[in-house]
Amino acid sequence: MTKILIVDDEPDILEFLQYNLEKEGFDVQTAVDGEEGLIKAHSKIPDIVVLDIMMPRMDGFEVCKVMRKDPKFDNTIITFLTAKDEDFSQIAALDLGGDDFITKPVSPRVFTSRIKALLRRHKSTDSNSLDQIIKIADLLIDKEKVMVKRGDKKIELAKKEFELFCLLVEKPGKVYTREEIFRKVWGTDVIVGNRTIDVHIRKLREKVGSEYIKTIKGIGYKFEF
Amino acid sequence: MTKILIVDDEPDILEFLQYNLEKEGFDVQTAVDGEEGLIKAHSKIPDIVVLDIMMPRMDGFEVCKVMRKDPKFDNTIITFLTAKDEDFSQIAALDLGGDDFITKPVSPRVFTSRIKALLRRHKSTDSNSLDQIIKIADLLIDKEKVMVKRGDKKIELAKKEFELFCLLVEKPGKVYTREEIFRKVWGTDVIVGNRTIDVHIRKLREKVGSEYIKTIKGIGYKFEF
DNA sequence: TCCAAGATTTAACATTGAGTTAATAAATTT
DNA sequence: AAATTTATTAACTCAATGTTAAATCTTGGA
Repeated sequence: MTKILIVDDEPDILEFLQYNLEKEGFDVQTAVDGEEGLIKAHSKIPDIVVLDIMMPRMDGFEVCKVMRKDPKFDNTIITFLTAKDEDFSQIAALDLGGDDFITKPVSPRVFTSRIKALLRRHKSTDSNSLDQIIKIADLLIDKEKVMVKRGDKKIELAKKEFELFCLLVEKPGKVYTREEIFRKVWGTDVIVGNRTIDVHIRKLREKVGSEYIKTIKGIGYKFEF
Repeated sequence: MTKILIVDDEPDILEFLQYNLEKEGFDVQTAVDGEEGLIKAHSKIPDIVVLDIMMPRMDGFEVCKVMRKDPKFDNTIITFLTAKDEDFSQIAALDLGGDDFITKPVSPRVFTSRIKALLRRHKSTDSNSLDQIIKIADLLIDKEKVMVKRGDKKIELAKKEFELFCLLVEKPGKVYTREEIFRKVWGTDVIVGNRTIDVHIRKLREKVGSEYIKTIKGIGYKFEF
């Protein structure tokens, strides 16, 4: 589910936006100032942050600046909220690494469609850079060709196998819990029995090599070489 | 060095984009209207032109039209800049020979990555499409004559079949999703039933040889030899 | 304009294999 | 050793794809 963090010091606005976004199926967090916003952003990395500019303690620009320095938020979209008559230079805001600008007051329809447009755009520019080839150990993973090679030998993986393998390979050493794997490979709206992952892991080990995929009992799986 | 020409009537935007692109190592020229843009384009042939659509004297569409008639700019990428709420049809712009569309406001991150993506894409298709004759395995594809030969035997392909075959052949190994195939062969504004691709694939296999076109179930098709 | 031939799409039905489940065995923890 | 978690195997299911033929759309010529 898409996670959104809204940071604004006016409780009315917060409630209003939260209500409308949740109605659209987003996972919404809120914060009333910049510092709280940063803390919440760290605890649950949001896909989009909506930042009011004028806030007590730490303003939106500051929050943006801090977040843009942290690689954790490389894939997080930052958008600013500002009153129409505030004469902040949009350029200054975008220069700080912001992705968009929304002026208050804003209707729920416009706001959510704006958010959705940002997600679409982000996804499409993202997928342009997807054409990467991962080389690790004696493996080569080509996402465009949906192909894995070990040494010179081509390995044919089915869709789910490939997705699962990519997930593990992209962060070697990271232990993925079963829940995490379900969320990222199967998605939140599909429910499958809990032996499904084991079977897929088994096939991967069979095809790719069992030495690469390690079980952490009671927790999950990881790719290691 | 990659040469970029930005044409926009708002000095703020010009400065903003110029600053960010130069920071990334591009050679940036600017112009404040279409006529000036054309003059500058002629004096130093740019690799990419970024055209605002709404401009005094000569709008972006006009500039694009003129440039696309001039073989000097055959290798120049043209991309349009437009405010989000301007309701210009993207399709109309791309019809004129534009290569992409960027909506304002845009963050520096998104903008430069977009430009880089365009350069990547252009470079990769360039080398492939330069010679209209593709030879691969025992196949010969002549785009100009719309003809395919296998060994010495001519193979007659209908238009759609040929387009589909070219798409797959131009990137051997790449898996094209059904959506991708629809977009690139049928276009975004045509809606056809979902068995249409299968039927075309079937005919291609029948005519060209089923060993070349492989199904990746749940994903799409690829050419392989 | 009409017609005919070919190209393209639709529709109906067949086939397949990826993904899932279920049952049982093995490993690990308590 | 009982309980819990994971591995293995094989069978099953259904959505995705293959196939075929008929319907519809295009095109070019008379």
